[in-house]
Amino acid sequence: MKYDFTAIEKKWQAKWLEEKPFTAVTDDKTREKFYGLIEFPYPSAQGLHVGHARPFTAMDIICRKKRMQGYNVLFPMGYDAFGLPTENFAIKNKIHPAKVTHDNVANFRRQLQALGYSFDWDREVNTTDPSYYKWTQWIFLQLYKKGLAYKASMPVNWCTSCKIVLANEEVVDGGCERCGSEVIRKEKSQWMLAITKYADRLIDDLEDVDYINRVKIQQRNWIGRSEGTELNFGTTLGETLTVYTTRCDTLFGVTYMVVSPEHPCLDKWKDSITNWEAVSAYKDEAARKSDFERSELNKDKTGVRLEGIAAINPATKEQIPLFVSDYVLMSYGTGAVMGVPGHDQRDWEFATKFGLPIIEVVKGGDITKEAFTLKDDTGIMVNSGFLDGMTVKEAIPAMKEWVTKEGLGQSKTNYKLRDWVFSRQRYWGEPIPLVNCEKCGWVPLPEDQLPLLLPEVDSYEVTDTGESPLSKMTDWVNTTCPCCGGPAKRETDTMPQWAGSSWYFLRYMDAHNDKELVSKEAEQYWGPVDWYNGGMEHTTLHLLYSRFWHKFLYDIGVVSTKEPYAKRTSHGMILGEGGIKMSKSRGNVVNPTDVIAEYGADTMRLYIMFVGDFEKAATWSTEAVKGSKRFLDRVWNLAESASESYEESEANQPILHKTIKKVTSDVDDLKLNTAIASLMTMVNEMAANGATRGDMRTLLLLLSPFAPHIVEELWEMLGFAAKEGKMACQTDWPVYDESKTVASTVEMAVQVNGKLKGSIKMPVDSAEEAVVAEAMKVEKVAKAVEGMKLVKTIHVKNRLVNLIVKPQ
RNA sequence: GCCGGUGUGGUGGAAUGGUAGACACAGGAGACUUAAAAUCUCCCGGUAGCAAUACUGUACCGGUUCGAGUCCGGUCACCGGCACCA
Repeated sequence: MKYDFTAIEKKWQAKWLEEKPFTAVTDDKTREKFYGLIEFPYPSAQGLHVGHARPFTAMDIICRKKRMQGYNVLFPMGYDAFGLPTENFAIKNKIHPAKVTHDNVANFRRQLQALGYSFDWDREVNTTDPSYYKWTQWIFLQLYKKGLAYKASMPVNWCTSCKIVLANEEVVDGGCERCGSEVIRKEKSQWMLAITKYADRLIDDLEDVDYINRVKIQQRNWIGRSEGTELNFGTTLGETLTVYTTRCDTLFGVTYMVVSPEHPCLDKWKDSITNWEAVSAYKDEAARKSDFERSELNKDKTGVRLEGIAAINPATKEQIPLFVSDYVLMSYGTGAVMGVPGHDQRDWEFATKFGLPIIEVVKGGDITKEAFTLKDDTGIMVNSGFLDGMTVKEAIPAMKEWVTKEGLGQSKTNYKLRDWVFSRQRYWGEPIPLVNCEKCGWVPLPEDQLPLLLPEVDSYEVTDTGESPLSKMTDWVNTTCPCCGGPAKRETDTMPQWAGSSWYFLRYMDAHNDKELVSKEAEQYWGPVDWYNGGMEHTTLHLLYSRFWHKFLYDIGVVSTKEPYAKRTSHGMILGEGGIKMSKSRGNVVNPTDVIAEYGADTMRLYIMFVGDFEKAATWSTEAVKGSKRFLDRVWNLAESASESYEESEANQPILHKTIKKVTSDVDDLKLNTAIASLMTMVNEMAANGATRGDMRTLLLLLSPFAPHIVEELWEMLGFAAKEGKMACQTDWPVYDESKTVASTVEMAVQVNGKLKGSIKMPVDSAEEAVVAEAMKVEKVAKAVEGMKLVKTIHVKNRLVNLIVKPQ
C-alpha cells in the first residue's frame, strides 16, 4: 500500500473533530494541568501564513507530548479580529466588517484544522464577539473606576490629505501609508491608561517569571527606569525651573539651561522675554515638525536664547543663560534640563555651537574634544566645592543629600514608558462604555448594560474632522445619563486592537461563562499560562499591555496570580527563498495550503520544525521540504516491512532508548529540529537492523506529536488501535532506561598532546589503564610517543584519552 | 550612537570545554528499469596524493586550557529593537 497522505489526513482530522480527544476538562483535579498558549492570529483575508505554522506546530507538539505524559492540557485557539485591515477592506468593498471577519475566521479555522492541530475547539474565542467584548468593556470600566483611565490631550498622527488620524504603524517614513502625503502632529483628546503606575511592578516581577532573556531585557529597556534627582533652579524672575538629572554630581559644571519648545514657562514668562518674537518663531517651527522630522534632523543642535531672563546655578550662585531647544523633550522628565557640556555629549555639542563655557568637574577625559561621560569609579570630582576628590559614585549621594537638605529638590525615578493611548477614531473596535453628561461629566455605563454593542452605520469612513464613524450615528450618540437621567452623549472613540488581546488567555479558561469574565474555579485551576510562545514583535506592546491588565485584575481580585505567563519563548521569522522577508509585494509568500496539497500536513509540520533553530530566523526552501516527505515515506515502508512480533528487538534497544531520551528532552527545550534529526537517525538504524512491531510502537509514540496523522494510521494498521485505542488518547509517553541508551562498546578518540591520532573501540566504562594500553596499540600513537616520556594521561570516560608526552 | 543577537561545507543547519560538520537539501558515482520517476548503495570542507595518508580548516587578532566552534579580551561584518530619555 502507498502512503496516501491526503486520504489519511482527511480521515483522522474528521475523527478528531468528531470524537474530541483534545478537549480540556476543568474539573479534573486529579491530574496536573498544563496550559500551552500561542498568540491568536489576526484573521486576515490572506489566510494562514507559514509564519503562523512555526509557533503553532511547535506548541502543538509540546501539548501533544504533555497529554501523552498524563497532563490535563489546555491548548486553545481564537481570533484577534478587531483591527484596521478588515475595516479598510469593509470601506473599500462596502461589506460589513463583521461579515468580513466571519468569512476570514472560517477560512482560518479550516486551514488550522488542515494542519491537524490539537486545539480544544470548544473554547474558541473571537474578540469581536459581543459576548467576548462585553468583558473587555467591563475591564475598561474597572480601570476607569480605579482612576487608571483618564482623558488627556495627546499629539496624534494626522494625514493632511486623507484627514484621518493614523496609527504609528500607518506612518511610513514620515508620510501616510496610503497616500504618501505629509503627516503632522495634531493635538487630540484621547483616553489614556495609566500603565506607568505599574512600571515598577512590570520591571520587578520579571524576576519571578521564566522568559527568554532577550524578552526581559527588551521590556526593561522599554520601561526605561532611571533613578535621578529633581532639582529646582532659581531665575532672575524669582520663579523656579525644575529639571530632572541622573548626574546631580555635575551641578557645579552647569553653565546654561534648556527648556523644550512646549514648556509652559515660555508662555508664562512671555512678558519678560525681550526677544519673544524669535522664541515664538522657534516654538512654531518645532510644532510644525513631525516627530519624524524632529528626530531625523537631530544631527545639528538648534535653539534660541531667552533674552531678559537668566537662571541661577544653586551650587555656584552664578547666573547662567536660558535657552529653548527641541533637543529637550517635553514628554520626559520635566521638559527642562541643566546643561553640563563637560559631561554630556548633547550638551557639549550645544555649548560648542553657541559658544558657552565648558567646565570640567570630573577629571579623566579631554573635554576640549568631547564630553567625558563616564559614570563609574574612574572619574574624580574637581572644581566642585565640597565634592572635590570624591569619585562620581560617592558624589551622587553626597550631592543628593545636600540638595535635599537645602530644599532644592528630591530623588525621583523616571520612566521612558508612556501611558497607553487607548482611543481610536475608528469603527471596528470595542465601543468605550462611557457617556458624557453636561451635568455629571463622564459617567460609566452600568455593568448590566454591557455589552455596549457596536451600532450599524451607513459608512465606516472617519469624518472629515477625524472623529470616529460612530459620531455620525446621532441616534446612538444621543442618550441619557445613567446618573441623572438628563441628556448625554456616548463616547464615540473605540478601543485599540490591543484591548481584546490583553486578557484573552483568561477567557479560554472559561470561554462560555456569561456571568463572569472567568470563574474563580477555572482561573485557579488553569492559571497561570504555563508556556506562552509568541513573536518578538509583541514584546513591548502586547506582552507588556497584557501583563499590566493582568496585574490590575489581580489587584481587584479577579485573578489569583501576579503574572499571567509563567514562561515565554519566542520564535524566529520564516524568511522567503534566498533569505528575504516574505511579503505580498515580493510575491514570495508561501501558503501552507499549497504545501499541504502537495506533500501533506505531516510533512509541512515536520519541515517547519526541522528547518532550523526555533528561536532564530530560518529560510524557507521548497526543495528541502522533500527531505521531510522522504522521511515519512521511509517510516511508512518500515512499518509495512515490520515483523509480526510485538516484542522489542534486542538489536534496536540502544537506539530506541537513546532516541526516547533525546526526543523527550529536546521537546522540553524547544529543540525540535534536533528531535526530528534523532528520529531520522532512529528510522535509518531500524531500517538497517530490521524492526519488529514492538520497535515500531516506540517509534510511533515518539513521532506522534510531530506527524500525528500518519502515526494514527500506522498505529491502526499495525494493530495497536485495536488493543490500546487511538494514538490521540495515549497517555504513555515512552520512558527510557539509562543503562540501555549506550551500546556495549564505544568508540573513543585518542589524542597525543591534544592532537587527534585515531580512535579505538572499547567496552563501555573501561578503566583508564585499559584504555591507555589499547591506545598505545594504535600505529600513529605508537609513532608519536616513540622516544618520549609519558607525563600525564587525561581520560574522559567513554569519550577520549589524551596522552601528554615530553621529549626524554 | 545605545541595547540585544548572529557569524561553522555549495545550502539549511548539528556539536554538556572532549573525534567539527549529526540530520537533511543540492551535487557526483553505481544498482534496479526498455526509459524516466520513485527507491536502494556509496562518495561529498580545502590543499597535495592513485592511495594509505599528511597538512589545514568554525569571520579576524590575541589569551586561558592537556584540549577551544564553545570560555576570556579586542576587531570586523550582518540582523533585530530603541533612538536627543537628560
